[in-house]
Amino acid sequence: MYKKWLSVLAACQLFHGMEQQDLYNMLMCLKPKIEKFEKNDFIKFAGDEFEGLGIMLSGSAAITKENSIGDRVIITVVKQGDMFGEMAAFSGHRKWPATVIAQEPSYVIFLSSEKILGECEKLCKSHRLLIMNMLKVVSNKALLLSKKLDYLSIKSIRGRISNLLLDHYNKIGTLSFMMSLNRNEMADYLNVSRPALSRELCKLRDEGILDFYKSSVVIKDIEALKLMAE
Amino acid sequence: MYKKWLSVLAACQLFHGMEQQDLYNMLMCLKPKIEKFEKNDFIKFAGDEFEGLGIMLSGSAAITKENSIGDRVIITVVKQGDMFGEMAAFSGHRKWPATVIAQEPSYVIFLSSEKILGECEKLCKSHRLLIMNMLKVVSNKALLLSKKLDYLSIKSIRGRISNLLLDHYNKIGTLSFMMSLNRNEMADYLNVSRPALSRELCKLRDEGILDFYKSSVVIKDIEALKLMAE
DNA sequence: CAAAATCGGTAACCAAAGTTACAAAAGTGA
DNA sequence: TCACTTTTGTAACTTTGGTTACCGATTTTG
Repeated sequence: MYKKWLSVLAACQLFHGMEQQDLYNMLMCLKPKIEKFEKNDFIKFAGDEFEGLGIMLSGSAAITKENSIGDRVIITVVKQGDMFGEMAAFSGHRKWPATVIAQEPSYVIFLSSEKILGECEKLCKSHRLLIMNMLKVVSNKALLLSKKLDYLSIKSIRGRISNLLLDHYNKIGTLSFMMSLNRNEMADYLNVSRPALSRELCKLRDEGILDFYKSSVVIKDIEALKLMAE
Repeated sequence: MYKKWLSVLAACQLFHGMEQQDLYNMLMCLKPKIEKFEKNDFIKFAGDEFEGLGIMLSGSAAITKENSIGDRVIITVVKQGDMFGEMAAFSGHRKWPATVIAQEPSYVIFLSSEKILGECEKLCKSHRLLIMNMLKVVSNKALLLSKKLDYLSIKSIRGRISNLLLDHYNKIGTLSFMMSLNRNEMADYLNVSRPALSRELCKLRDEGILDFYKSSVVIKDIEALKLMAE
């Protein structure tokens, strides 16, 4: 039953560093349940009792929230190997904070929070690794959110762009690099409108601070860019 | 050595649910080191090797970051019983992401990440609780950031206010309540300027949607408020 | 109790950025 | 190669919200 999905699970951050055999043994110990969903099925409904986090074995699903006027908004889409509910799993809240809807026929595996922490008698070394990975996943999620919050706390588009580019530069180390985002995605990430982003990028280019073509960027005056970054 | 601080630590989220005796035994097993700092001492410097998270035993410290032009900005202040570095602890990054500066004479205790997860032979039941608490702390941190991100993703002040108030209403259940924030703090949290917040609040009042006096708020037209919330 | 500090509301002004609409360029596919 | 789609830049116009400055009310403190 689990054999079929071993390779998908092995690629999941949560099981990073485990041998497939150890992973299999652990699954036999955790006994997570696997469920199948059809397109548009509600995998979880906001407010449902939370028993454990989910991992997409196949297919894809939309994590959605209802805003105050009742429209359903897609927050993100999870695909094969992606996890959902990992923040709620250990937060002490016992309810699903969002609604998850299958976008196509999908298989999902659910790991109970209790069992992840649980009193596995054998306390297999994989189990310890599982908990470490879990902590790592949640910590990285928090860092990611914190990073995004940094950007959104800056009020000017110029400041957001500068910080984004400088962060990239610091990560990559070269003044010339490719962004993995196109204009629309970048505007979305920085939470600004696409034309406004475009306008500002061109201003930076006209001032001789940047050069760019599509997704490739060259920082021409890094000191000036640092000044722009708030 | 640890005895003196047991009551402070017992009140810390990380040790929630532990008897002082168990806590003491665990400390003897974890052997965290306690350090003293004077006012303006650098407790940790961004980039320093990360060995473990810190808990303020006494005094207070500023978590600061340097922005691109080199100004040091206070992100938050930690006081007795507060933790810092909890996100970095298990993220896989081995460096301090921020600089921590003592604001007054302070004692700090450092718990090594490895030892928290470590192979405590006895695997005291408190140790398991410690890991659970750790997961809970980090998860809640992530949820908190996620919530704040929700607010900052809304572009209009009006939308941010409406969401904030509706969230409060949903939590409390009555249309009339006190906010724990004053205008300055609320403006800060919503990342808008204080006069602009004031202006918008008054507009909402003039339109008959709200009423307020200082920190107390009455929602007079909840349907209209929901409409405002984006 | 009086001076000083803090807090919140208000208004005028202005810069930043959203909106809309369109054009140009690049990529795609039959 | 030519139509079609997607991506990106641009411009005009409008709205939002930041800035600054000031005032009155309340609270704190010497």
